[in-house]
Amino acid sequence: MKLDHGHKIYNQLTSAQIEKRLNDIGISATAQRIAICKYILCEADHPTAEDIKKWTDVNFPKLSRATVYNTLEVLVQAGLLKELKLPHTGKIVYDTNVAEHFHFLDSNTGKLFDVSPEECQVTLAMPNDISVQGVEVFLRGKISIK
Amino acid sequence: MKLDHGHKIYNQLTSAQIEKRLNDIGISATAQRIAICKYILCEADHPTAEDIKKWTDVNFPKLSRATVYNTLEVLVQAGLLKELKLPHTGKIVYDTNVAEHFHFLDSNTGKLFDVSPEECQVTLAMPNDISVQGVEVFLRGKISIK
DNA sequence: AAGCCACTTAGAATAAGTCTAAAAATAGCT
DNA sequence: AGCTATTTTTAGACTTATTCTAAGTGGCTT
Repeated sequence: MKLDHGHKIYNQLTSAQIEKRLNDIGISATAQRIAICKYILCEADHPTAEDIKKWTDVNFPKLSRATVYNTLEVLVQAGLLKELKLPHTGKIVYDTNVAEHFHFLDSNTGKLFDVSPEECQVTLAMPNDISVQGVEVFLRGKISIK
Repeated sequence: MKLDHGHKIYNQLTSAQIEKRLNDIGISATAQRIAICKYILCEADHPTAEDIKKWTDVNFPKLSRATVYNTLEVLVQAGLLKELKLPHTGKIVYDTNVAEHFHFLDSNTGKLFDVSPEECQVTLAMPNDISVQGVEVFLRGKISIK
């Protein structure tokens, strides 16, 4: 579980790089979409649609709420993002980590961390006639300060 | 995992029994609360607040939406119910099973089933400075028809 | 009987997300 | 380049679930 969220500062992408990534997955790279991706991929950490809207209000004025939602849908469909509904708030956040993983919520700070499948293993012993296709795990707890 | 939801037909409670249960946990048993409990404990299966409101509209007219929400809060506080926010819809449902357990969603029918800790075991290998206090598991899949 | 307090009521307010219809941008053809 | 079709974006209205508010009700207590 990576504790520092600052790693995104090493993840700066140019607009051209983002444009290429979008084109590669068959998404036409409009100015609005590039801006939103820049925020999601390089700055934000598990942002909500509202977080993104607030950022664009400052950094890309006139971009409408609908465009935020449309773009997020496009990105999720294309597999660039994963949508995650938080059990504690019911809010939807977007995750750039599209590999299989779970989540840990620090109840002190409200911060969300990714948990790898090595750190959290689920063993199922379900009846034969049940086929499980998806497993979501949400952990809550505290990080002790040393 | 209990597949039949019809077991609640064996769980009929009289108003007097519900009244006693409420009093036992320190909740004053008003007519509205008894009615709501009757539905939740004897008829419903993972109902939403709206399900309850619809039921009272028919069976206990004039009961207001706020009373539904207030009552649910009181019952959750008292430990008679567990609140559960569903990852797929984001809706809150109420569970009369207050023992530790997880959930399985049948993606064919949208029905929700309880999964016991024996059927689903979670093994954690988290860093030392993380203390996990709560584990939620949500499974999705299909039930094969024989 | 008067006052008190918990509970309930109807409806307004809020918040997150979706929808709509029109305008703007873009892409494809000739 | 010019014309047309398609895609994307926009502002704002709408929806849905939940919470809030302020007034009303009803049963105890003294």
